[in-house]
Amino acid sequence: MPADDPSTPVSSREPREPRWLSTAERAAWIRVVSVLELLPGALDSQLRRDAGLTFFEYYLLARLSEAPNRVLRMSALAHGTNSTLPRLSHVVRRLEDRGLVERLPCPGDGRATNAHLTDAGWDAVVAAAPEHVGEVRSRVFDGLEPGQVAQLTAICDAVLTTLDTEGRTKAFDGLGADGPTG
Amino acid sequence: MPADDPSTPVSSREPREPRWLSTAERAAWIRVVSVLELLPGALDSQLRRDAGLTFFEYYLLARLSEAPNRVLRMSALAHGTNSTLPRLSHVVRRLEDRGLVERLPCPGDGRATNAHLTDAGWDAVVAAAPEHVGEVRSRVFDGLEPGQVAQLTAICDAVLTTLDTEGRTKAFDGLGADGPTG
DNA sequence: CGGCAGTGGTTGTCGGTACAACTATTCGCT
DNA sequence: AGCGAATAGTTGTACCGACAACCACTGCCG
Repeated sequence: MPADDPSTPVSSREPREPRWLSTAERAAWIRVVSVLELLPGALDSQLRRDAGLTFFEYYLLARLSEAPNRVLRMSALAHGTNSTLPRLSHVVRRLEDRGLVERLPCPGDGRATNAHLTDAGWDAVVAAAPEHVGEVRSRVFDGLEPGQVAQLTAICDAVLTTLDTEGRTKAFDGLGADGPTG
Repeated sequence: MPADDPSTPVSSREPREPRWLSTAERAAWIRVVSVLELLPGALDSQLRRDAGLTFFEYYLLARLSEAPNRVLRMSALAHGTNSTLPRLSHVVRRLEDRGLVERLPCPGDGRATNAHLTDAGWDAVVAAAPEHVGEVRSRVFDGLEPGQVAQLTAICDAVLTTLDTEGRTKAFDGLGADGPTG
Protein backbone atom coordinates (compact mmCIF):
# COMPACT_ATOMS: atom_id res chain seq x y z
CA MET A 1 0.00 0.00 0.00
CA PRO A 2 1.89 3.05 -1.18
CA ALA A 3 1.31 6.09 0.98
CA ASP A 4 1.14 8.55 -1.84
CA ASP A 5 -0.48 11.89 -1.39
CA PRO A 6 -4.14 11.01 -1.39
CA SER A 7 -5.23 14.32 -2.85
CA THR A 8 -3.70 13.52 -6.21
CA PRO A 9 -5.59 11.30 -8.65
CA VAL A 10 -3.85 8.02 -9.23
CA SER A 11 -3.47 8.34 -12.91
CA SER A 12 -1.87 11.75 -13.07
CA ARG A 13 0.94 11.30 -10.58
CA GLU A 14 4.44 12.25 -11.55
CA PRO A 15 6.53 9.56 -13.18
CA ARG A 16 8.58 8.82 -10.10
CA GLU A 17 8.02 5.28 -11.01
CA PRO A 18 9.23 5.22 -14.58
CA ARG A 19 6.73 4.52 -17.32
CA TRP A 20 3.46 6.25 -16.50
CA LEU A 21 1.57 7.16 -19.62
CA SER A 22 2.34 10.44 -21.31
CA THR A 23 -0.40 12.97 -21.83
CA ALA A 24 -0.80 11.96 -25.46
CA GLU A 25 -0.86 8.29 -24.57
CA ARG A 26 -3.44 8.91 -21.90
CA ALA A 27 -5.64 10.75 -24.37
CA ALA A 28 -5.38 7.84 -26.77
CA TRP A 29 -5.94 5.23 -24.09
CA ILE A 30 -9.11 6.81 -22.76
CA ARG A 31 -10.57 6.64 -26.24
CA VAL A 32 -9.40 3.12 -26.86
CA VAL A 33 -11.05 1.99 -23.65
CA SER A 34 -14.30 3.61 -24.72
CA VAL A 35 -14.18 1.88 -28.06
CA LEU A 36 -13.43 -1.45 -26.40
CA GLU A 37 -16.43 -0.95 -24.19
CA LEU A 38 -18.93 0.39 -26.73
CA LEU A 39 -18.16 -1.20 -30.07
CA PRO A 40 -18.71 -4.87 -29.19
CA GLY A 41 -22.01 -4.01 -27.58
CA ALA A 42 -23.17 -2.13 -30.65
CA LEU A 43 -22.23 -4.97 -32.97
CA ASP A 44 -23.79 -7.53 -30.69
CA SER A 45 -27.08 -5.77 -30.37
CA GLN A 46 -27.46 -5.18 -34.09
CA LEU A 47 -26.80 -8.83 -34.87
CA ARG A 48 -29.04 -10.02 -32.07
CA ARG A 49 -31.86 -7.83 -33.18
CA ASP A 50 -31.62 -8.53 -36.90
CA ALA A 51 -30.31 -12.08 -37.03
CA GLY A 52 -30.54 -13.64 -33.58
CA LEU A 53 -26.79 -14.13 -33.55
CA THR A 54 -23.96 -13.06 -31.31
CA PHE A 55 -21.08 -11.18 -32.80
CA PHE A 56 -18.93 -14.18 -31.92
CA GLU A 57 -21.38 -16.65 -33.42
CA TYR A 58 -21.52 -14.61 -36.60
CA TYR A 59 -17.77 -14.61 -37.02
CA LEU A 60 -17.59 -18.29 -36.28
CA LEU A 61 -20.10 -19.00 -39.02
CA ALA A 62 -18.35 -16.58 -41.36
CA ARG A 63 -15.05 -18.35 -40.80
CA LEU A 64 -16.64 -21.67 -41.60
CA SER A 65 -18.25 -20.23 -44.70
CA GLU A 66 -14.82 -19.29 -46.00
CA ALA A 67 -13.25 -22.68 -45.34
CA PRO A 68 -12.91 -25.36 -47.99
CA ASN A 69 -16.04 -27.51 -47.93
CA ARG A 70 -17.20 -25.30 -45.07
CA VAL A 71 -15.41 -27.60 -42.67
CA LEU A 72 -12.83 -26.78 -40.03
CA ARG A 73 -11.37 -28.64 -37.13
CA MET A 74 -12.38 -27.31 -33.77
CA SER A 75 -8.86 -26.30 -32.88
CA ALA A 76 -8.40 -24.48 -36.19
CA LEU A 77 -11.70 -22.72 -35.67
CA ALA A 78 -10.75 -21.73 -32.14
CA HIS A 79 -7.54 -20.33 -33.52
CA GLY A 80 -9.30 -18.48 -36.29
CA THR A 81 -11.79 -16.87 -33.96
CA ASN A 82 -9.20 -15.83 -31.37
CA SER A 83 -10.99 -18.05 -28.94
CA THR A 84 -10.41 -21.04 -26.72
CA LEU A 85 -11.47 -24.62 -27.17
CA PRO A 86 -13.79 -24.74 -24.15
CA ARG A 87 -15.59 -21.62 -25.23
CA LEU A 88 -15.84 -22.82 -28.79
CA SER A 89 -17.16 -26.18 -27.70
CA HIS A 90 -20.04 -24.57 -25.86
CA VAL A 91 -20.90 -22.20 -28.67
CA VAL A 92 -20.77 -24.91 -31.32
CA ARG A 93 -23.03 -27.12 -29.26
CA ARG A 94 -25.63 -24.36 -29.14
CA LEU A 95 -25.29 -23.70 -32.85
CA GLU A 96 -25.64 -27.41 -33.48
CA ASP A 97 -28.86 -27.45 -31.46
CA ARG A 98 -30.12 -24.73 -33.77
CA GLY A 99 -29.10 -26.68 -36.86
CA LEU A 100 -26.58 -24.14 -38.11
CA VAL A 101 -23.54 -26.32 -37.62
CA GLU A 102 -22.89 -30.03 -37.28
CA ARG A 103 -20.03 -31.86 -35.62
CA LEU A 104 -18.44 -34.84 -37.29
CA PRO A 105 -15.63 -37.04 -36.07
CA CYS A 106 -12.51 -36.38 -38.07
CA PRO A 107 -11.63 -39.38 -40.20
CA GLY A 108 -7.98 -40.14 -39.69
CA ASP A 109 -7.65 -38.68 -36.22
CA GLY A 110 -10.01 -40.06 -33.66
CA ARG A 111 -9.34 -37.25 -31.22
CA ALA A 112 -10.34 -34.46 -33.53
CA THR A 113 -13.78 -33.06 -34.36
CA ASN A 114 -14.72 -31.29 -37.55
CA ALA A 115 -17.27 -28.50 -37.50
CA HIS A 116 -19.33 -28.24 -40.65
CA LEU A 117 -21.53 -25.33 -41.67
CA THR A 118 -24.95 -26.66 -42.69
CA ASP A 119 -27.08 -25.18 -45.44
CA ALA A 120 -29.20 -23.51 -42.80
CA GLY A 121 -26.04 -22.08 -41.29
CA TRP A 122 -24.93 -20.80 -44.65
CA ASP A 123 -28.31 -19.16 -45.17
CA ALA A 124 -28.08 -17.56 -41.77
CA VAL A 125 -24.71 -15.92 -42.45
CA VAL A 126 -25.75 -14.84 -45.91
CA ALA A 127 -28.89 -13.31 -44.51
CA ALA A 128 -27.07 -11.58 -41.67
CA ALA A 129 -24.11 -10.30 -43.64
CA PRO A 130 -25.52 -7.23 -45.42
CA GLU A 131 -26.92 -5.58 -42.33
CA HIS A 132 -23.90 -6.48 -40.27
CA VAL A 133 -21.54 -5.03 -42.84
CA GLY A 134 -23.71 -1.96 -42.95
CA GLU A 135 -23.36 -1.66 -39.21
CA VAL A 136 -19.59 -2.02 -39.38
CA ARG A 137 -19.50 0.63 -42.07
CA SER A 138 -21.64 3.10 -40.26
CA ARG A 139 -19.99 2.50 -36.90
CA VAL A 140 -16.41 2.46 -38.03
CA PHE A 141 -15.42 3.17 -41.59
CA ASP A 142 -17.82 5.91 -42.60
CA GLY A 143 -16.13 8.24 -40.18
CA LEU A 144 -12.62 7.40 -41.35
CA GLU A 145 -10.65 8.85 -44.20
CA PRO A 146 -8.86 6.41 -46.52
CA GLY A 147 -5.50 7.18 -44.99
CA GLN A 148 -6.81 6.37 -41.56
CA VAL A 149 -7.82 2.89 -42.64
CA ALA A 150 -4.21 2.10 -43.45
CA GLN A 151 -3.08 3.71 -40.21
CA LEU A 152 -5.54 1.60 -38.27
CA THR A 153 -4.28 -1.54 -39.95
CA ALA A 154 -0.69 -0.74 -39.06
CA ILE A 155 -1.57 0.15 -35.48
CA CYS A 156 -3.54 -3.05 -34.94
CA ASP A 157 -0.74 -5.07 -36.44
CA ALA A 158 1.69 -3.53 -34.00
CA VAL A 159 -0.60 -4.25 -31.07
CA LEU A 160 -1.30 -7.79 -32.21
CA THR A 161 2.39 -8.51 -32.32
CA THR A 162 2.48 -8.66 -28.55
CA LEU A 163 -1.10 -9.83 -28.13
CA ASP A 164 -1.46 -12.51 -30.70
CA THR A 165 1.08 -15.07 -29.60
CA GLU A 166 0.42 -17.09 -32.70
CA GLY A 167 -0.18 -15.74 -36.15
CA ARG A 168 -3.92 -15.88 -35.76
CA THR A 169 -4.50 -12.84 -37.90
CA LYS A 170 -2.71 -14.37 -40.82
CA ALA A 171 -5.19 -16.07 -43.08
CA PHE A 172 -6.11 -19.70 -42.68
CA ASP A 173 -3.34 -20.95 -44.91
CA GLY A 174 -5.30 -23.81 -46.32
CA LEU A 175 -5.52 -25.55 -42.99
CA GLY A 176 -8.22 -27.65 -44.60
CA ALA A 177 -9.83 -30.04 -42.22
CA ASP A 178 -11.52 -32.76 -44.20
CA GLY A 179 -8.31 -34.74 -44.39
CA PRO A 180 -6.50 -36.40 -41.57
CA THR A 181 -3.45 -34.26 -42.04
CA GLY A 182 -4.86 -31.49 -39.91
CA MET B 1 -32.59 -15.87 -47.74
CA PRO B 2 -30.63 -14.74 -50.75
CA ALA B 3 -29.81 -17.53 -53.18
CA ASP B 4 -26.30 -16.39 -53.88
CA ASP B 5 -23.77 -18.74 -55.36
CA PRO B 6 -22.91 -20.98 -52.43
CA SER B 7 -19.40 -21.64 -53.63
CA THR B 8 -18.27 -18.11 -52.90
CA PRO B 9 -17.44 -17.10 -49.33
CA VAL B 10 -19.89 -14.63 -47.92
CA SER B 11 -17.46 -11.90 -47.16
CA SER B 12 -15.72 -11.67 -50.50
CA ARG B 13 -18.69 -11.37 -52.81
CA GLU B 14 -18.80 -8.65 -55.38
CA PRO B 15 -20.36 -5.39 -54.32
CA ARG B 16 -23.62 -5.99 -56.16
CA GLU B 17 -25.25 -4.76 -53.03
CA PRO B 18 -23.57 -1.42 -52.54
CA ARG B 19 -21.26 -0.96 -49.62
CA TRP B 20 -19.35 -4.17 -49.01
CA LEU B 21 -16.01 -3.52 -47.42
CA SER B 22 -13.07 -2.73 -49.66
CA THR B 23 -9.97 -4.88 -49.50
CA ALA B 24 -8.17 -2.33 -47.36
CA GLU B 25 -11.15 -1.98 -45.04
CA ARG B 26 -11.41 -5.72 -44.72
CA ALA B 27 -7.75 -5.97 -43.79
CA ALA B 28 -8.25 -3.33 -41.13
CA TRP B 29 -11.46 -4.87 -39.84
CA ILE B 30 -10.01 -8.33 -39.39
CA ARG B 31 -7.33 -6.83 -37.18
CA VAL B 32 -9.73 -4.66 -35.25
CA VAL B 33 -11.86 -7.69 -34.48
CA SER B 34 -8.82 -9.53 -33.20
CA VAL B 35 -7.90 -6.64 -30.96
CA LEU B 36 -11.46 -6.39 -29.66
CA GLU B 37 -11.32 -10.06 -28.84
CA LEU B 38 -7.84 -10.32 -27.35
CA LEU B 39 -7.08 -7.03 -25.60
CA PRO B 40 -9.86 -7.02 -23.00
CA GLY B 41 -8.99 -10.56 -22.04
CA ALA B 42 -5.34 -9.68 -21.60
CA LEU B 43 -6.13 -6.67 -19.45
CA ASP B 44 -8.64 -8.60 -17.41
CA SER B 45 -6.37 -11.48 -16.65
CA GLN B 46 -3.47 -9.29 -15.59
CA LEU B 47 -5.66 -7.32 -13.22
CA ARG B 48 -7.35 -10.42 -11.89
CA ARG B 49 -4.08 -12.11 -11.25
CA ASP B 50 -2.27 -9.16 -9.68
CA ALA B 51 -5.05 -7.23 -8.00
CA GLY B 52 -8.19 -9.34 -7.88
CA LEU B 53 -10.03 -6.76 -9.95
CA THR B 54 -11.84 -6.78 -13.23
CA PHE B 55 -10.81 -4.32 -15.89
CA PHE B 56 -14.19 -2.70 -15.47
CA GLU B 57 -13.90 -2.60 -11.69
CA TYR B 58 -10.47 -1.03 -11.97
CA TYR B 59 -11.70 1.74 -14.24
CA LEU B 60 -14.68 2.33 -12.04
CA LEU B 61 -12.42 2.79 -9.03
CA ALA B 62 -10.03 4.93 -11.06
CA ARG B 63 -12.86 7.21 -12.13
CA LEU B 64 -13.92 7.61 -8.54
CA SER B 65 -10.35 8.33 -7.50
CA GLU B 66 -10.26 11.26 -9.91
CA ALA B 67 -13.55 12.75 -8.76
CA PRO B 68 -13.77 15.57 -6.25
CA ASN B 69 -13.99 14.05 -2.76
CA ARG B 70 -13.90 10.68 -4.51
CA VAL B 71 -17.65 10.82 -4.84
CA LEU B 72 -19.80 10.44 -7.93
CA ARG B 73 -23.47 9.89 -8.53
CA MET B 74 -24.32 6.49 -9.90
CA SER B 75 -25.60 7.92 -13.14
CA ALA B 76 -22.48 10.04 -13.61
CA LEU B 77 -20.34 7.01 -12.90
CA ALA B 78 -22.29 4.90 -15.36
CA HIS B 79 -21.77 7.62 -17.91
CA GLY B 80 -18.09 7.90 -17.19
CA THR B 81 -17.51 4.18 -17.48
CA ASN B 82 -19.52 3.79 -20.69
CA SER B 83 -21.81 1.53 -18.79
CA THR B 84 -25.43 1.16 -17.82
CA LEU B 85 -27.10 1.75 -14.51
CA PRO B 86 -28.18 -1.86 -13.95
CA ARG B 87 -24.70 -3.15 -14.59
CA LEU B 88 -23.16 -0.49 -12.42
CA SER B 89 -25.56 -1.19 -9.62
CA HIS B 90 -24.51 -4.83 -9.49
CA VAL B 91 -20.82 -4.07 -9.67
CA VAL B 92 -20.98 -1.39 -7.01
CA ARG B 93 -22.86 -3.70 -4.71
CA ARG B 94 -20.08 -6.28 -5.00
CA LEU B 95 -17.41 -3.63 -4.47
CA GLU B 96 -19.33 -2.41 -1.46
CA ASP B 97 -19.37 -5.92 -0.05
CA ARG B 98 -15.60 -5.89 -0.37
CA GLY B 99 -15.34 -2.53 1.34
CA LEU B 100 -13.86 -0.68 -1.61
CA VAL B 101 -16.82 1.59 -2.20
CA GLU B 102 -19.75 2.81 -0.16
CA ARG B 103 -23.15 4.03 -1.27
CA LEU B 104 -24.71 7.08 0.33
CA PRO B 105 -28.05 8.67 -0.35
CA CYS B 106 -27.57 11.94 -2.17
CA PRO B 107 -28.57 14.87 0.02
CA GLY B 108 -30.81 17.11 -2.01
CA ASP B 109 -32.17 14.48 -4.38
CA GLY B 110 -33.84 11.55 -2.76
CA ARG B 111 -33.73 9.48 -5.90
CA ALA B 112 -30.01 9.64 -6.37
CA THR B 113 -27.22 7.59 -4.84
CA ASN B 114 -23.65 8.72 -4.42
CA ALA B 115 -20.82 6.24 -4.75
CA HIS B 116 -17.82 7.01 -2.56
CA LEU B 117 -14.36 5.47 -2.83
CA THR B 118 -13.27 4.28 0.61
CA ASP B 119 -9.69 4.41 1.85
CA ALA B 120 -9.42 0.70 1.16
CA GLY B 121 -10.68 1.34 -2.33
CA TRP B 122 -8.12 4.06 -2.82
CA ASP B 123 -5.39 1.75 -1.64
CA ALA B 124 -6.57 -0.92 -4.02
CA VAL B 125 -6.37 1.33 -7.09
CA VAL B 126 -3.05 2.77 -6.04
CA ALA B 127 -1.68 -0.72 -5.56
CA ALA B 128 -3.06 -1.97 -8.85
CA ALA B 129 -2.14 1.00 -10.99
CA PRO B 130 1.58 0.48 -11.65
CA GLU B 131 1.27 -3.05 -12.92
CA HIS B 132 -1.83 -2.25 -14.90
CA VAL B 133 -0.17 0.72 -16.56
CA GLY B 134 2.80 -1.49 -17.29
CA GLU B 135 0.49 -3.95 -18.96
CA VAL B 136 -1.12 -1.24 -21.06
CA ARG B 137 2.31 -0.02 -22.08
CA SER B 138 3.64 -3.39 -23.03
CA ARG B 139 0.46 -4.48 -24.76
CA VAL B 140 -0.28 -1.30 -26.65
CA PHE B 141 2.06 1.64 -26.58
CA ASP B 142 5.47 0.02 -26.64
CA GLY B 143 4.80 -1.20 -30.15
CA LEU B 144 3.62 2.17 -31.43
CA GLU B 145 5.62 5.08 -32.74
CA PRO B 146 4.77 8.53 -31.40
CA GLY B 147 2.96 9.48 -34.56
CA GLN B 148 0.75 6.45 -34.30
CA VAL B 149 -0.46 7.50 -30.88
CA ALA B 150 -1.91 10.66 -32.35
CA GLN B 151 -3.35 8.70 -35.26
CA LEU B 152 -5.00 6.29 -32.86
CA THR B 153 -6.50 9.16 -30.93
CA ALA B 154 -7.97 10.68 -34.06
CA ILE B 155 -9.31 7.36 -35.31
CA CYS B 156 -10.98 6.55 -32.01
CA ASP B 157 -12.47 10.02 -31.88
CA ALA B 158 -13.99 9.49 -35.31
CA VAL B 159 -15.41 6.13 -34.31
CA LEU B 160 -16.75 7.43 -31.03
CA THR B 161 -18.62 10.16 -32.83
CA THR B 162 -21.15 7.62 -34.03
CA LEU B 163 -20.78 5.29 -31.07
CA ASP B 164 -20.77 7.58 -28.13
CA THR B 165 -24.16 9.17 -28.32
CA GLU B 166 -23.29 11.43 -25.46
CA GLY B 167 -19.96 13.09 -24.90
CA ARG B 168 -18.82 10.37 -22.56
CA THR B 169 -15.22 10.66 -23.60
CA LYS B 170 -15.06 14.30 -22.73
CA ALA B 171 -13.72 14.68 -19.25
CA PHE B 172 -15.96 14.82 -16.21
CA ASP B 173 -16.36 18.55 -16.35
CA GLY B 174 -16.60 19.00 -12.64
CA LEU B 175 -19.81 17.03 -12.42
CA GLY B 176 -19.15 16.97 -8.70
CA ALA B 177 -21.60 14.84 -6.84
CA ASP B 178 -21.58 15.84 -3.22
CA GLY B 179 -24.03 18.63 -3.87
CA PRO B 180 -27.63 18.26 -4.90
CA THR B 181 -27.08 19.99 -8.20
CA GLY B 182 -25.94 16.77 -9.82
C1' DC C 1 3.53 -54.29 -28.11
C1' DG C 2 2.65 -52.16 -23.63
C1' DG C 3 2.95 -48.20 -21.03
C1' DC C 4 2.98 -43.01 -20.86
C1' DA C 5 3.40 -38.36 -22.10
C1' DG C 6 1.12 -35.13 -25.14
C1' DT C 7 -2.72 -33.60 -28.01
C1' DG C 8 -7.73 -32.62 -28.97
C1' DG C 9 -12.26 -31.86 -27.05
C1' DT C 10 -15.95 -31.89 -23.74
C1' DT C 11 -18.27 -30.98 -19.45
C1' DG C 12 -19.33 -28.65 -14.85
C1' DT C 13 -19.41 -24.67 -12.25
C1' DC C 14 -19.10 -20.01 -11.21
C1' DG C 15 -18.93 -15.01 -11.99
C1' DG C 16 -20.41 -11.28 -14.82
C1' DT C 17 -23.49 -8.78 -18.15
C1' DA C 18 -27.84 -7.77 -20.63
C1' DC C 19 -32.59 -7.10 -20.52
C1' DA C 20 -36.83 -6.48 -18.49
C1' DA C 21 -39.67 -5.45 -14.71
C1' DC C 22 -40.31 -2.83 -10.61
C1' DT C 23 -39.89 0.94 -6.78
C1' DA C 24 -39.20 5.50 -5.25
C1' DT C 25 -38.63 10.32 -5.77
C1' DT C 26 -39.01 14.60 -8.34
C1' DC C 27 -40.81 17.68 -11.90
C1' DG C 28 -44.39 19.89 -14.78
C1' DC C 29 -48.90 21.45 -15.37
C1' DT C 30 -53.20 23.13 -14.17
C1' DA D 1 -52.30 21.19 -4.02
C1' DG D 2 -52.41 17.00 -6.78
C1' DC D 3 -52.06 13.97 -10.71
C1' DG D 4 -49.24 12.10 -14.46
C1' DA D 5 -44.82 11.81 -16.69
C1' DA D 6 -40.11 11.48 -16.32
C1' DT D 7 -35.84 10.49 -13.68
C1' DA D 8 -32.66 7.54 -10.66
C1' DG D 9 -31.68 3.10 -9.00
C1' DT D 10 -32.45 -1.65 -7.73
C1' DT D 11 -33.62 -6.40 -8.35
C1' DG D 12 -34.57 -10.93 -10.85
C1' DT D 13 -33.62 -13.97 -14.53
C1' DA D 14 -31.40 -15.96 -18.19
C1' DC D 15 -27.43 -16.33 -20.99
C1' DC D 16 -22.51 -16.20 -22.09
C1' DG D 17 -17.56 -16.74 -21.20
C1' DA D 18 -13.51 -18.20 -18.04
C1' DC D 19 -11.35 -21.73 -15.62
C1' DA D 20 -10.44 -26.20 -14.09
C1' DA D 21 -11.16 -30.93 -14.17
C1' DC D 22 -11.84 -34.55 -16.95
C1' DC D 23 -12.04 -38.27 -20.91
C1' DA D 24 -10.35 -40.20 -25.42
C1' DC D 25 -7.11 -40.95 -28.71
C1' DT D 26 -2.42 -40.81 -30.76
C1' DG D 27 2.44 -41.36 -31.00
C1' DC D 28 6.69 -42.43 -29.06
C1' DC D 29 10.04 -45.37 -26.85
C1' DG D 30 11.93 -49.20 -24.93
